[in-house]
Amino acid sequence: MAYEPTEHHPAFEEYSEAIYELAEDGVPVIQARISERLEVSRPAVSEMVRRMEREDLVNVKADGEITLTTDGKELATTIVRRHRLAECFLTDVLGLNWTDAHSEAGRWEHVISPTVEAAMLKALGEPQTCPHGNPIPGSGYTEPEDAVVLSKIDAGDSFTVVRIPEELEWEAGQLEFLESSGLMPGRSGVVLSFAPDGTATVDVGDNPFGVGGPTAERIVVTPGA
Amino acid sequence: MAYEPTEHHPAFEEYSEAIYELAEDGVPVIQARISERLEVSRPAVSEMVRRMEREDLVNVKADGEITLTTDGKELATTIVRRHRLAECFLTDVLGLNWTDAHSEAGRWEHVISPTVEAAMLKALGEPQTCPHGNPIPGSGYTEPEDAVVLSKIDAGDSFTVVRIPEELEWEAGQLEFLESSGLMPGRSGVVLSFAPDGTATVDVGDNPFGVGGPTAERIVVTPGA
DNA sequence: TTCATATGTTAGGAATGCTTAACACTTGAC
DNA sequence: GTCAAGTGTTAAGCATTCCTAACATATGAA
Repeated sequence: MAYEPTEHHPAFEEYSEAIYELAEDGVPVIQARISERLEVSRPAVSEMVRRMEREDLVNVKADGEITLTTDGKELATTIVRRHRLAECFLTDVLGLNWTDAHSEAGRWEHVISPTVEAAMLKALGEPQTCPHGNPIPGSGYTEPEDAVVLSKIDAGDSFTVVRIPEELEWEAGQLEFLESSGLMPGRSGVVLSFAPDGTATVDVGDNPFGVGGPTAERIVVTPGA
Repeated sequence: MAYEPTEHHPAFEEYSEAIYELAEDGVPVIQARISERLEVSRPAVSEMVRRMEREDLVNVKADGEITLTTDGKELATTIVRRHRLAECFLTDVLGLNWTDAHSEAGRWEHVISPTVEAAMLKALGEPQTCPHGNPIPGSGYTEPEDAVVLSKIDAGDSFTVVRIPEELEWEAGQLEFLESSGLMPGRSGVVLSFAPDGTATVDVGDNPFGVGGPTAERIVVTPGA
């Protein structure tokens, strides 16, 4: 590996992770998207991408699309793996809620060593996804083949939550809302109706509640209970 | 608190911690000692001390002695507390050895939030010291009144290990040696002899082994088994 | 076609935290 | 008393990572 994480440029780690997750969420990986996800200025991203290209962590295509090199992918999966493992650990072992676990893991991902990673993996029984259902790289997890986004479920049909994509985790209040509503991986529910603007009304056991269109288009579910 | 750790200047945290631990170890707190402990140049310390003075984290006496202000002490105890709590957690819950736990905790101390701190404290049953016996600030721990350094025990007398000061934890190989030798808090042994250079030969159950003079002058024990 | 929006880059600047080189001061040993 | 060792400071510089202002270019809609 060309880039040694022991030198820990936290920025390289953060950018690699963002690129990995944008691709995972199906968002076109261009500088503007990274700028939004990381909440830094476009010039900052421009400079950083140039430096990461120089360090052979990313390649920039002619149309501006950014892809991770082998080294970049290794760095990204390491960070994402540690992030999601930390989320498992923080919720399962230390009892944190989703929101706290997510923001905490955003710092932990940069300080976890291979030794601790291995110890956590063992302590948790080798989980395959984070608490929000996103796959832990290297765990061998594969998403169910019939997975679709919530907005694709017909009104009246039931569904089972598969995962809350990383994209939604960054929206303020989103994780709190989803966790307190019970819209979490493994839980089943029914789509009661769709409003013209795409808002879905769902019932997962307690009181029915509305899920905004953009959110419903991102939450991944399988049809059926 | 004037200094908000959310702004996390890792350097302020690191320097405050070093100052706190130097004082704890009975080492005169001057720039040269900080420079050695943190392995940074003297000009770097000079500049940092000036900045910490400006931020009202430390005071510098006329003779050059550095003391923590109220804010500085609050920051330092927070970091030291998190460091030692993390060490407990890493050894007890994740099964790391002393050496790994110490270096890992050196990074964890900067990313642990109050929420996680509280959760760890609860999960561990409110420990009063770190695995090396150093007090966790705020735990209410008080060292036994008859505590002395190992070199003060007479040859032939028994002793019980109280703590391995932070100073020794930074010496390469020291923690590995002490842990594998069984010279750890709570363990009892006998001082077999002293060499003219101060080296102590001790027996804590397995094979007798020698402890260098400077080390024996720092390890804190109580007389008796 | 023209104009607004989106995207990326250049230029200049700032904060943080470190380095080496050089110098000044104190203090204890001889 | 002198000299070496220890201590602190100034000066200049560098890497990292961000910022704003300004500009260039593309692209889609009216």
